[in-house]
Amino acid sequence: MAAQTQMETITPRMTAMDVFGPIGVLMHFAAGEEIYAQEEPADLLYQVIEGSVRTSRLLTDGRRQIGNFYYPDDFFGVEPGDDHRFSAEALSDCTILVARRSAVRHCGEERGRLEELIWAATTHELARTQEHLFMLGRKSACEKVACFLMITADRVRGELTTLTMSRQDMADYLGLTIETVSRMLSQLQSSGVVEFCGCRSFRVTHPLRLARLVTA
Amino acid sequence: MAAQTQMETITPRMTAMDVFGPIGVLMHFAAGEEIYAQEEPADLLYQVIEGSVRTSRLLTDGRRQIGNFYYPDDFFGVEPGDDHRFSAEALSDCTILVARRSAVRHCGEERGRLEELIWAATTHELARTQEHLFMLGRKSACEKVACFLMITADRVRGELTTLTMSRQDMADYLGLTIETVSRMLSQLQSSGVVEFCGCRSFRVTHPLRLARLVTA
DNA sequence: CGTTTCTTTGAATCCGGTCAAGGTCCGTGG
DNA sequence: CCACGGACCTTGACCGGATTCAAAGAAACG
Repeated sequence: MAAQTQMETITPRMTAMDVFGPIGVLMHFAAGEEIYAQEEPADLLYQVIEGSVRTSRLLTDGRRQIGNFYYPDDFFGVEPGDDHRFSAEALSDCTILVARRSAVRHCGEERGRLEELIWAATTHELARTQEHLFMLGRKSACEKVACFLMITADRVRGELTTLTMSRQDMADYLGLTIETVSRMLSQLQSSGVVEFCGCRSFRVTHPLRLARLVTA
Repeated sequence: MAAQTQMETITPRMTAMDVFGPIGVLMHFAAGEEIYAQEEPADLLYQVIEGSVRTSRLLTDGRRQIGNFYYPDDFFGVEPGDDHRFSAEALSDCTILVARRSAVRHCGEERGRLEELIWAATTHELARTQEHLFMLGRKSACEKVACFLMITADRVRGELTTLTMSRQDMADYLGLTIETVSRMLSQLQSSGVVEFCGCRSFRVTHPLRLARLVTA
C-alpha cells in the first residue's frame, strides 16, 4: 500500500469535501511520494484539494507513459477494473481527499450523490484519455508541446502558469524525449508564442498563434 | 442522423438482445456505411451482433485517428459527453442492436440491468483506450503492429484470423503510415512469426515470439 | 478482361532520438 | 556568504527509424 503521511477526518466547513459525505478522509503527501501503486486494488476515489498529481505506468524495460496530470478539484483513481493499471505520485506537496468506493453502500442518502460523482469522474476520465490518445497518434512534436502548454495554461489559471512537472514527465506524457520537449519549448519561445520565466513557469504571449499550432 | 437501412423490433429468441429488454432495435448497415457521425448527439448505445465496426475521428486537415474496432458482442457508442467525439462506420455488412439510453427511465424493472450494462461498457471502453494510449505513446512501429495482430487474433477467434479493416485503418489506429504497416507485416511474416494467406487473413505461427515482441 | 482500388516494395528524405557537452538552479556545508 | 555537488535543463552534432515519394504488383469489381 502507498505511504500515507497523515490523516484527519473532514471538517464540515470545507466545501470541496462535502461531496464525499461522512466517508471522506484528508491525506497529505510529500512531493514525489507515491499515492497508490500499479497493480494495487483500486477501491479508493481521490480528489486533489491542493497540489498536483501525475498517474503513470511503467513497462518492464523502463519505458514510462504518463496517464494524466491532476490539479485542485480534479478527481482521479477511477479505473476500469479492480486493480490500478497506473500508479499515482504527488508532483508537489499535496492534500488529497480520499473516499472508499465500496463504502458507498454504507452511506444511505449520500449514496446517489457519490455514485453520480463516480460516474462523472469516469466519463470525464474517458474524455481526457480520448483527447490524449488523439494527440499521441497523429500530432507532431511541435503540436504536442503546443497542445500541452495550451491545456495546462487553461487548467492552471493565472497570468503566469507554473509547470509542476519535470521535462521528463512532460516527455513521458507526450511520447517524446526530454531533448525534443526542450527544443520545442525553445522554438515556441523564440517564435514569440510563449515566454518563459525560468524553466518552470510561462506566459502565453500570443494565444491565437498557439491555438493555431494545435490543430483541432 | 446516420443512414439506417432497415429496422425490426427484436425477437425473444435472440439471446444477445435480451440485455436491452423491450427497447432494443436491430439495424443493418452495409460495408462502409456510417452508423453515427462526429458531433452527433450520443443518446444511443450499440452492440455488434454480426460484422465489425470502427470508430474514428477526423482532424480538419484530414489526419484521422481510429478509436477502436468492434466485433460481435462488443458494445460501442458510449461517450463521455452529450455528443459523439468519434464517428462510427461499418467495416463490413453488419447487424447492430441499438437502444436509446434516455429510454432507460421508461423501462421499469429492466432499468437496473441497463444501467449496469452502460457502466460496464464505459469502464471497458476506458480500459481499452488506456491500453491504446500506451501503445501509441511508447511503442515502436514493429511493436505496435505485433501488438495489433496479437489483440486481433485474440478477439477474432479461429484458426485463421480475418482482418476486416484496410491497411489505412490499421495505420490510423496505430499512428503510422500504410507503408510502415505493410513493411512491418512483411517483416513479421519473413521472420516466421505470422503467416498471411492473402493480405486480409493470417495465422500466428509462433505465438511466443509474437508475445515477446509486444512487451508489457 | 479492363479498370479501379488496395497493397507491397524501393529509394530518398526528414523528424525525432541518441549521444555528448555545457549551463542553470538549488540545497548543503564549509 | 560563498564553494561545491547534484539534479535538471538546454543545445549541438550525428544517427536511425519512420515518412514521403514513386512505381510496380495484387486483389476486387463491374
